[in-house]
Amino acid sequence: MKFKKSEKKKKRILDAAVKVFASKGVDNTRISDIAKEARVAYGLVYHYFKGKERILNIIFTESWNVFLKILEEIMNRECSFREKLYNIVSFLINMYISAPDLIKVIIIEVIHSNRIKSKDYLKGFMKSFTLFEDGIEKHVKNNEIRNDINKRLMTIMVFGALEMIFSGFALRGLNLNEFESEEKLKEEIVNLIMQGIRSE
Amino acid sequence: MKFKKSEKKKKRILDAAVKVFASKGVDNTRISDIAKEARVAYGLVYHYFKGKERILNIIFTESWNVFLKILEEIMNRECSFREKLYNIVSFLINMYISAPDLIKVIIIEVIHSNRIKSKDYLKGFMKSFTLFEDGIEKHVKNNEIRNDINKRLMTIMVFGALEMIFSGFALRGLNLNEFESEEKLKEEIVNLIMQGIRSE
Amino acid sequence: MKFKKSEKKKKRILDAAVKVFASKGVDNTRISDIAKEARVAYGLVYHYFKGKERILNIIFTESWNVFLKILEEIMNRECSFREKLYNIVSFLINMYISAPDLIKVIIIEVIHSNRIKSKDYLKGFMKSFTLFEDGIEKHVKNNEIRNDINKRLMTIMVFGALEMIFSGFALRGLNLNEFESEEKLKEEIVNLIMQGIRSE
Amino acid sequence: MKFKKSEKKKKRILDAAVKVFASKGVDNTRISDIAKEARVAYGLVYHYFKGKERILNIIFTESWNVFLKILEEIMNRECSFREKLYNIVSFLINMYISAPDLIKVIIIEVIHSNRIKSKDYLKGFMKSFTLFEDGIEKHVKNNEIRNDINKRLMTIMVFGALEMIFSGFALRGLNLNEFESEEKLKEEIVNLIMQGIRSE
DNA sequence: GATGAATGAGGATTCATTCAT
DNA sequence: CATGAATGAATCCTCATTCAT
Repeated sequence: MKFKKSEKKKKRILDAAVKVFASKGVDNTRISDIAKEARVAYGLVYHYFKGKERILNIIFTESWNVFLKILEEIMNRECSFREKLYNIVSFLINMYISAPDLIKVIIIEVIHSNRIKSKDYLKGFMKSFTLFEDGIEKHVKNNEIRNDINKRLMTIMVFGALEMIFSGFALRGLNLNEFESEEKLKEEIVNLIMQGIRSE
Repeated sequence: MKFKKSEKKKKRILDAAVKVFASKGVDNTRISDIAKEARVAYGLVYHYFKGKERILNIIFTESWNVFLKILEEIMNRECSFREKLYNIVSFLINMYISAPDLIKVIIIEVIHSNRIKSKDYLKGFMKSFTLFEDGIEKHVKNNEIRNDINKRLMTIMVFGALEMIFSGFALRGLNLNEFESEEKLKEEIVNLIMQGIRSE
Repeated sequence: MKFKKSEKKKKRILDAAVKVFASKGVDNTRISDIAKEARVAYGLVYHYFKGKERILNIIFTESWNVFLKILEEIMNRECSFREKLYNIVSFLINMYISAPDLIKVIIIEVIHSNRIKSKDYLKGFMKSFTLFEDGIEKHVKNNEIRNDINKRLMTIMVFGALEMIFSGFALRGLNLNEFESEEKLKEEIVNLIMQGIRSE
Repeated sequence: MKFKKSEKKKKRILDAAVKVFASKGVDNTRISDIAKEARVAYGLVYHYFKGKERILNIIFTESWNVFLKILEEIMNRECSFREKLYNIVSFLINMYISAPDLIKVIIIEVIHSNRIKSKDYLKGFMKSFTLFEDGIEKHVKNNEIRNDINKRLMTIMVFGALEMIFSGFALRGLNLNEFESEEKLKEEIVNLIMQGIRSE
């Protein structure tokens, strides 16, 4: 057995939390909602976790660390920036497809909530900005990216654009089917970021 | 007297709500927090409004309707798309400078919360997407904007980019001073949207 | 003018109170409900009355005193007991037809509520029992009524029977139309009380 | 152990509710009054029941269903109507003697309050009318009961007479000691219903 | 007299958290 | 480990009552 039975229940609680957090928001989630979803007694939630916020923290941190690792790895590859961008976009969209609730919790309940102000979250989040921002430099040098660009601003806008796409999926009924294909969507996103909207 | 005394207090409660909502989030705001901030008895809040959510609704709707009106007016002007974009960006940044708490409440507590799912909010929000999206068409026709663009996606990304800038200000300590000047910031935003990041 | 303008408003408030008390019960009636029904400011209710309970008290006492006077007068007539009974029943049914809400308030909110325990109400109510009870005596003497009867019990049962009829109208959808005619109804009530149900 | 400990506490809360409801009325009972009477934390009341009204509903329904069962059983016996009536009266009076608070709550807080309008209660209550009414038929046929009787009216009056007796006990200081004996009381009630008050 | 803005006590209700079993 | 009964702090919300206009 890969996990002890107890570890399995712990996992079940975390998964339940993601699901419930995504559907009603952390602030409107009661511990008992999580317990019910996980089919355990609510006392057990306290066995494993200190409380709601601690659960959220674990959910975010574990996932975000994975993302940071991937992001770092991508940025260190030897390839064009366009390719890197494509890979990042691709990773995120695939991620969303396989775990939409998780993405939603991360975006809505952490990144776009007051919680992001807390050191716990802010540091990790800003790390992604920095990784992206720093990775731009060499592509400016080799002339793939404009040299008059404000890297910070550009990073913010890219992340914002991506985030509005995901929150569109999660909150506003935006649907993958509206696009020709996943591939097409990924390409278009990359194009818009690389080339902007103007006709040349 | 411009307003009746009672109207003034109503206004004071709304203003207080914006301030408190911005600083601790709607879900963590007690009616008594609003009342304290407005220096009225909490009973008075109920005298004028049904409750917290109703207050939020009024705050959002009133402001958003102003934005929609401006947006529509801008999109109908006879000028280049770049100019329109500049005007929108400019309006929003000026708005943020003069009323950062209001913008924060609108973005964090409505647009990026589960509340946006409710008909009350979603309709108004999507209206802005539609106005922007529809305004693109003629600029595609006159060749200012690429004709292979996915207008919906582009709209989402533009709004997302802008929104991440504002939430950066509001939540993550991003500061206007990081940029040379407001004007410069506005120009760079427009440039990034129009031209993208690649070197030409 | 029979009433001063102010007296008229006072009356309007009382009438409104009867209506609202009847429809939602005294305990669930807010002063503002009465004021709204009377189309006056709720502050005015306090001008004229101390509060809800005082209003109820006035409503009950005024009407009940009328009933007591009639009852006394009827019991003092020189006629058969059957005739007296008929007149009482007739008076009450006519009363109900012309002012159902008033009857309902008196029965439900006073006679059949804990309020009847209070001296304010109990004395007046018991007076009617006594009047009826005392009036029986001479009819026992002249052999119209059984002499082995428990007058107190009989009084209770008669009033109870009548009261269940009225509460049937008021609460349980009993309808005058279920009976051939008002006259027939009155006759049947009197018959049941006089002769009981058995076949002779 | 006959009941689990938790079941015992649930029962204790219900019993406490009956007591408090009887003494101050449902509308003037605070949840905390019930909790105090039951010697539990008020939170526990919510653990088991949704609120005051739900408790009342359970109290009424459970008791009333017992009454309905008994009533049905009595009406189906092979005996005279007088005997049936005696058994019903007897059951109710015994019930009142052993659980006066319960009877009071049922009569005052349900049957004679606006609550009886709600489907929840009305259906059960009317069932008793129907059972009684329907049971009359065969006794009319075998000539024990007058055939010119309005069965509905007669049922209403009988229940009303009984109910005024119980509310007399509960609210107006009527006392069993006023009557020679319980047996005598039961007999007199039956007599009054069967024969009426007139001398023959 | 008449109004309704303003207040805050009172009580309902929720739910995180503890703890005995 | 696991359960869910039990607690009560925290907060919501209502509405009687006062009072300035």
